[in-house]
Amino acid sequence: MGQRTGGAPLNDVAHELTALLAGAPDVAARGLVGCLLTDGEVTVRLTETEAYAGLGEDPGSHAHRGRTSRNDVMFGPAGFAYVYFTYGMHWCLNIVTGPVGAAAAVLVRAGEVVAGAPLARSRRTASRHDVDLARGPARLARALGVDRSVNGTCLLDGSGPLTLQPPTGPVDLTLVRSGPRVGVTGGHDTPWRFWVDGDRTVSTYRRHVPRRRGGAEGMPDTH
DNA sequence: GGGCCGATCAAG
DNA sequence: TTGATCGGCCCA
Repeated sequence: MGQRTGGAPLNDVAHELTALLAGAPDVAARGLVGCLLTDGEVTVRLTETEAYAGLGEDPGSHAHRGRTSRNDVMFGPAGFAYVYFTYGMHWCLNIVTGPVGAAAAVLVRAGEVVAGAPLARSRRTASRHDVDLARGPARLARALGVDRSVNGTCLLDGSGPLTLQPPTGPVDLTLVRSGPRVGVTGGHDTPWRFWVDGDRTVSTYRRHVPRRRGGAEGMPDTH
């Protein structure tokens, strides 16, 4: 990377979202940083993403154990929204990647609200600062009004409530860092989390806590 | 049918 | 650090 003469590396694949999403999930996740996601009124600039592979290869993936009614959308074509409910109260948004049947996806973890802040605030009354409006997967989903109804809708052709768009300007790839994923039990050594270095809207990284009986491990770890 | 756990968030 | 809160998935 970075083999480019004169100036910072630019994200030259961002203009082809379809091609980007058709590829490997980690490549897609990196390329999605800087992209825009809008529900028509609220627009979020993605600052943090996380890649998940499909069957077998990735213990952290919802599709790891095989196809179920919940993860069904993951097995479909790229560019569709896979929305899941977790912790009894939160919705999270994924973008399906790869060929049909691959069941790979990118979790959208955080972003900056760049338009429609008033509506985003009304959806996220708990956040005291605008920087927190979409700082975290569930917060971002909430800011965009994402719930179960968004699951299975297309993000590329305007047929659904959400639309994904390329970055408005060049993305400085030297600022896009990668590291271990959040809350994933297996394969945490895989650096499949991508974020904009120094961006205040990036969620704080927490090493996976093995649950109870933890002991020494499990100290929150800010990067 | 029962029980456990989670790709989280916000408050103490 | 912990409680909230419930659907999915495994096992019986």
